[in-house]
Amino acid sequence: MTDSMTTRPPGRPRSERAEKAIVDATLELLAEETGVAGVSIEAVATRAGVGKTTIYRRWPNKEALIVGALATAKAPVPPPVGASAREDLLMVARALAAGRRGPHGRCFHSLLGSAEKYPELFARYRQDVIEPRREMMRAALRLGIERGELRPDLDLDVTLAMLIGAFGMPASQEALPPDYPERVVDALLRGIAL
Amino acid sequence: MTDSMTTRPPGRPRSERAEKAIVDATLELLAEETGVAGVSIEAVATRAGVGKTTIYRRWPNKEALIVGALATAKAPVPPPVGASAREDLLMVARALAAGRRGPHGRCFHSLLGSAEKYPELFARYRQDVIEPRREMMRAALRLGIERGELRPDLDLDVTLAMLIGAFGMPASQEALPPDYPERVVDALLRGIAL
Amino acid sequence: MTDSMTTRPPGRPRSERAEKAIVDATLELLAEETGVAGVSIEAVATRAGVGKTTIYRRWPNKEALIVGALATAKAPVPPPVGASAREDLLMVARALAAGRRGPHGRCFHSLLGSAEKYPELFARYRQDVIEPRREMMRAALRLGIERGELRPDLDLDVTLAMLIGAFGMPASQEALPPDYPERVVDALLRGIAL
Amino acid sequence: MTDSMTTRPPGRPRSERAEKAIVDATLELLAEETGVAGVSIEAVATRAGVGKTTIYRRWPNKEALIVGALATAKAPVPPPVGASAREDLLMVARALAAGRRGPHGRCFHSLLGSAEKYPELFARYRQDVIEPRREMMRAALRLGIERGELRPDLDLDVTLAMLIGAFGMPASQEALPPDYPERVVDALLRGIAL
DNA sequence: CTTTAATCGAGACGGTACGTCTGGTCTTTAA
DNA sequence: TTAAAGACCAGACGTACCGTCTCGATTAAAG
Repeated sequence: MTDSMTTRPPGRPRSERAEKAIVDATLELLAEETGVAGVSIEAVATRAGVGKTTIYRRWPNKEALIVGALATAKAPVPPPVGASAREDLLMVARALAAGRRGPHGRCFHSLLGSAEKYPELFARYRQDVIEPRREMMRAALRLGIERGELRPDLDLDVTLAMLIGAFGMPASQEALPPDYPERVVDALLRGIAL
Repeated sequence: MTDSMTTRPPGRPRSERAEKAIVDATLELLAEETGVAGVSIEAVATRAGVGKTTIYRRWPNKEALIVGALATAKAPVPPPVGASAREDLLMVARALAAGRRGPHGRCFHSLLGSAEKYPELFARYRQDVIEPRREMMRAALRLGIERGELRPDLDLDVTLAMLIGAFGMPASQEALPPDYPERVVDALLRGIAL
Repeated sequence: MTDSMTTRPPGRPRSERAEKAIVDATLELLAEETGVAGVSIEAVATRAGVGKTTIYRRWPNKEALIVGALATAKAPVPPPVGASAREDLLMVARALAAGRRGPHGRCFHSLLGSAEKYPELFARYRQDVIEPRREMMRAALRLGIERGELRPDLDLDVTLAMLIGAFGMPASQEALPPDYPERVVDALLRGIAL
Repeated sequence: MTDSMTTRPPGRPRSERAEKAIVDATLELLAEETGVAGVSIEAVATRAGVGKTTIYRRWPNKEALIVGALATAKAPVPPPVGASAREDLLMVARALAAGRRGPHGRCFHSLLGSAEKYPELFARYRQDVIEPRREMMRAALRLGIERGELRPDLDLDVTLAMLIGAFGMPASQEALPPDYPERVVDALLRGIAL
């Protein structure tokens, strides 16, 4: 019953508008520029229409800002509910193909490049953003096994790695052909041995 | 007159020691630091024990230096000569697993992160370093088809992407289990459908 | 009808405690820190235990605050009651020499420097602080004329300017020799022409 | 051996062009803007087309830059060659009255205000700019004594202080009446005692 | 006793400028 | 001609204050 938990601190409360604008600007720059090094506090402040002080009041330095912004950006992951394992996997594959161009895709490579210098930054990104997506895909594979559509002795981690990797690696630049997701899912399902 | 081709240019000859030190320092920094942006001419000069001028006399700018350094580092690609398609693919897979930790593995992610800002740098890296390796793997797959060990309707590009991607994506940091290459090759060969 | 001039405006009246604390803190900082530059509104607010708003409600900016604080501190001006004109002028000269080191003397030049930016502030400082002192000195001169000790055709303004200026200009830093006031008064009285 | 003193230090020499551009930009801003407060290092750098580093390499801070720029601008001091002591003093007085409005006059009080914070800077300004002028005036007084026009027991320093101070103090703002120089010189010559 | 209105403290806001640092390029002298 | 040193322009860094703007809490007078 004590109101201690709802007690406001004195002074003007921090602006949520400003906070959101800062986070958004950070993510945009992270996606547009060359990795973490390409994000400058001054650019963030300008784009967010915010004073530098307002950023430094919340995060002590650039690294902390980026970590915070990425943690905020974790989108909710939709569950797999297709009619068949192939359907589910195709949905996943199409999402991966689409994501290559979105802000996350851009951020991802930037962060990969910066991972060595800012390890905890990347670790946190993986935990908050990557893992939930992987878990969703894992769920799709498990569902396929339960339905009797996929091998019960399936190597989940490896399958996941191949599925995701097929979209991350091949070039990182040029557009994928529209049937690429199908081709990946089919190759994955059938195998390549005669 | 016969020595016209061996005529030394006037003045002090360029130091080969300096050149090698510069290239080595560049590759080290590329592996250690945050992508291309983390490699600064000043850092290279300091680490190589060389004046900045000495670098700029040889390469016109940072980008050219990095391209040149990487081109120097491209190792010769061994041909596939295993007893079977599985053997060949395993060799490839093991090479990929091993390469993850080497300087190339480190450089690769750095370059991926910087690809957007320095497109021709990445294009050249792909042409000089990546493509030869991919071509070698493609050859292994073609050999398997000829031998009747792999499906003739194999989707080469997708298979390659899955194979390579399986080693590039999963984590980018932690060590892979020692049997990971086998697991990847087996999953690839068998497929996952029941 | 009679209370119309004493009618209080609605709302909470301004705190005299706060006003005094602000003025005191300002004068303390002026004395402790590096002149006007060392006085910041934020420091004043902190030391006075007062919100910045409470300061800005009373003075429009930093210079106004300092001027106001100094105006508050204006000491009462003693009347000239010496036995002779020379005595009176000497007293004045000694007061000027002594004042060079006090808080007013320390701030005077800074205020002069700010005068360009905030003319009416300086005007007010002159009216409230400088002019009364000048008037006192003028009175001393007039008394001397009445007594027949000084020329009746004396140029009051110029004499005043020379007397005061002799203490303001010469160096602004180093201590004056102890007999300086006498020398000034004597030179002023005698003139320099042979 | 003669060139031992002219041995250049290694490295690129400092650009005289840059130095001049900086000083010019500073003086321009001083004249255009609101005194010293209107001069910012960043504005100077922009107007001079120069990096901030190039400024800070030469002057440690803003005040030093302004002092230095003014010192550069010191006009040559004309010698006293009037027909009489009164003529010489009048010339000096008129120069003082005129100088009140020039860039030096406008900055002088601001610099006095900064003197507390950067004593050696002001010392240098005094040495380079003020002292030569004082010396010139002293010479005029000595010449008057030699000619038998001024008292031989004249108190030079005090006379100088009164003369100069009469123009610095009285108001710092409003224009002086045109006959002010005459009045000052006459009061100085005659003295005020009956 | 309640309303109303201006005050209080605290502190966040968008800015400007500071003085420092690092980066890629240019310009010297000495070897 | 080369190596080394160091200056050049540019611009981000993190800090300090500026003068303004909310807040919730307070203090009187008026209803």
